Amino acid sequence: MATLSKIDEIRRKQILQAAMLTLAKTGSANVTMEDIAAACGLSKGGLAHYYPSKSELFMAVFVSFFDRIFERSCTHLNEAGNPMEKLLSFEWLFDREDPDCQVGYPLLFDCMALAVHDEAYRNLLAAWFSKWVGILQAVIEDGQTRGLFSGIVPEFAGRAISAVYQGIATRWYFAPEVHSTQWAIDAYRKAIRGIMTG
Amino acid sequence: MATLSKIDEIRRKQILQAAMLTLAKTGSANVTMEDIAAACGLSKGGLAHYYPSKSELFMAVFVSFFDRIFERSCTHLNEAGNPMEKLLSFEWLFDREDPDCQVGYPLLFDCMALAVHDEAYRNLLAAWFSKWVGILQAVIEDGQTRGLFSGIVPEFAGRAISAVYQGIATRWYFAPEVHSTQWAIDAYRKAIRGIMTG
Amino acid sequence: MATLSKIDEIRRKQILQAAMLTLAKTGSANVTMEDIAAACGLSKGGLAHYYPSKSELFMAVFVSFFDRIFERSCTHLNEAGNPMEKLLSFEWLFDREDPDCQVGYPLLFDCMALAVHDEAYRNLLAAWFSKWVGILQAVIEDGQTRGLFSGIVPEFAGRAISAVYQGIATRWYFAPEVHSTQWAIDAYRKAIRGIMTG
Amino acid sequence: MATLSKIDEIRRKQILQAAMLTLAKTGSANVTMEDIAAACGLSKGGLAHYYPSKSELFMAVFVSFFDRIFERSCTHLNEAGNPMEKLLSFEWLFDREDPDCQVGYPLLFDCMALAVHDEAYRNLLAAWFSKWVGILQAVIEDGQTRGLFSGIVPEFAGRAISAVYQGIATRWYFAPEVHSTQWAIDAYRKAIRGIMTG
DNA sequence: AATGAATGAGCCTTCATTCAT
DNA sequence: AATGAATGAAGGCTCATTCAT
Repeated sequence: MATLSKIDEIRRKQILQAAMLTLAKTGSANVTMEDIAAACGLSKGGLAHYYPSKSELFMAVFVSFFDRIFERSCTHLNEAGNPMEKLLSFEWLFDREDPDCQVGYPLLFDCMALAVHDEAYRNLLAAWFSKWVGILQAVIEDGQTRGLFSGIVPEFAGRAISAVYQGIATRWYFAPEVHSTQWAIDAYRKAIRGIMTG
Repeated sequence: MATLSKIDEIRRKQILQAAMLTLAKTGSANVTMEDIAAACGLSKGGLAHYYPSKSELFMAVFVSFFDRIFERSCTHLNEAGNPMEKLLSFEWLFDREDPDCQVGYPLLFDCMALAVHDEAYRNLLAAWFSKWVGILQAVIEDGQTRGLFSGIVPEFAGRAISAVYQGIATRWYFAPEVHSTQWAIDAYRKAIRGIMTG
Repeated sequence: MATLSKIDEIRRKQILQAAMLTLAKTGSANVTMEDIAAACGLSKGGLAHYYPSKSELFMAVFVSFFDRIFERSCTHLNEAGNPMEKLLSFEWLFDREDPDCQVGYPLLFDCMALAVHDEAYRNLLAAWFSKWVGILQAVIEDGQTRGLFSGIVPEFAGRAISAVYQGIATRWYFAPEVHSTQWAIDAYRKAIRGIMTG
Repeated sequence: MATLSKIDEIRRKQILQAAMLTLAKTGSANVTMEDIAAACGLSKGGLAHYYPSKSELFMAVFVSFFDRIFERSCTHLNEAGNPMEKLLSFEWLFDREDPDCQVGYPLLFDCMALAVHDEAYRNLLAAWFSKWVGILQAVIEDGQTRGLFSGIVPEFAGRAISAVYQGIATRWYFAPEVHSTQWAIDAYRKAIRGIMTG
């Protein structure tokens, strides 16, 4: 029973992974359970065995994907040296070749459109924003104990940085011909400078 | 004939207005032609008389709405006194009571989700971004002729300001409990300061 | 009033003519009242003024067309010299360039398909068949008064000739690459010879 | 898998059979997928599982029915003794009680009306005509090796016989009151005699 | 006489979900 | 655990017909 449960667990992760890619490729408005089942190498019924309802599966995909992105962001942040470098560590998300980025932006925009009309997604989004603000805030507070960022309100600034990153990333994602990665990085750094300067 | 054509024109505007509200309320993924027809006080067939296909109607709604927001932004900008005030004139969009704002954010997020998988929407979005960048750039260039914004590349900065506004607005919209309008304005101004300072 | 009625009459004939061509081109299963109205240079409502219902219009088209073909056949028959030549006068219908033929076969096959499930069309068809049999029978009887076609039952033979013509025409129409007009004429003549030989 | 596939095969045959009867009864212009589904004892969705589109189903019905008629004709032909009897073996089609005849004529006339405006049906019809001409031609050629049918061009005559049969059957089908089966058989034989006599 | 706006019924098709095997 | 047959609801679209002007 314990073993079966473990296999089940593994299977569900495999399904989430396949569903994630399919959802990113097709969009929640157009993807079908059969598309996802096919991507999993399963039949409709087989998929239903693990995720009986579409909305539950979608939610699980979004949750799981946001976790993944957040974890990778934490890793990047922890590897950065000083507080300002930590704030800039989010620039890893400006990478058009990174598979997670390729999947992540489609999922994020999909999730936001869902969030407009569905409270569960709105809560998911708000929680995710908060997590990011949390680590940013911690970095700022840590910096302040070292004499940096004087006059800055950590929560305010954390929210602002997170928001600014997303705004820049949106343009960089949707109109790549006129928003180079270099532009994104420059804009991000300048905006942060404005935010972090008393 | 000219009169009939005028009536037709008026009717189409009425339909677009009703469709806009309905689309904002329900979301493109779930709204039905019947919902929209009902909102127009028309039958399904009556709506089809003006907009035979769903996708055409949707596109017309998005185009028309983006035009409206842009026009209002231009008005606000023109009423502002000096260049910096013009850059700040976009703050009119941080108004939770404004009907256009209430409709606009849902439509924008809907449009972005569509744009991920549909080139027509991607182009619409890119064109709209460009229009905003255009007026921002013009303000900056105008400022530079007056000795302001020295060392700033207008296009770069225009894109950055527009992007930053959108990022902040996104948080302000989705998580209003923790992103006050005051926060949005402060964050916007600080980020702009960073961008506009050589 | 009498004048109006005359104009009305003319208008209805014009409509029938346009409807005939449209019906032949598109087929009764797919043609719309709007198609026909457009072909008449009328709006939907304008057409409805003369022919309020689709089925009535269709019936009128078929009736009118069958009359036309029958009249032309009579003309050809009357111009033929002796009885056997009269029997062969129907060969005018094997003409791929003749506009009435181009319209007639589509209408005929359409009418037959309708006749399978609609008694009115079945009656129309039966009446039309009878008219042809009638003139054929008359030719045969006339021949017999001149000592020709001895031992032949005029009605039997008239029906057979008419039927045979149609069978040959059907192949000639649907598979022109392998059923030349020469083939049609030869086959028709040989079959007739068999029928008209005691 | 092989078994499932077999079940699927059987189910599809059952569906084709039911669809055939329904199509013959109602006509392609008026029959609905729901009618057919009901005749199959299935829901709309259940039918769609096997035949996702109306046009595919229709084509499958016509193909399958034409095959059936052709096979039965071959059987009759093979059971006939000498070449002339083989040519007459097609008379089995003049049977108002035969279920295949009852279904076949409606389908044939339907198919012809479709063929006027749809190349796929035109091709189907042409291929079917060719098959019949093929077996007729073979009979004639066989007869000629036995000294019969001298001076006859087999292909020409095969096409003529097939055409003549169809013309006679059409009258026999649409106006039974005035075209008895006896008439049909007599007319067919006389026409053939004309065609097969040098 | 003519227009074309409007209706509303109807049809094909899609698809999440259920269930027997 | 997995399949895929089957359901049934729902949506987009078409179109004959009606009617106010």
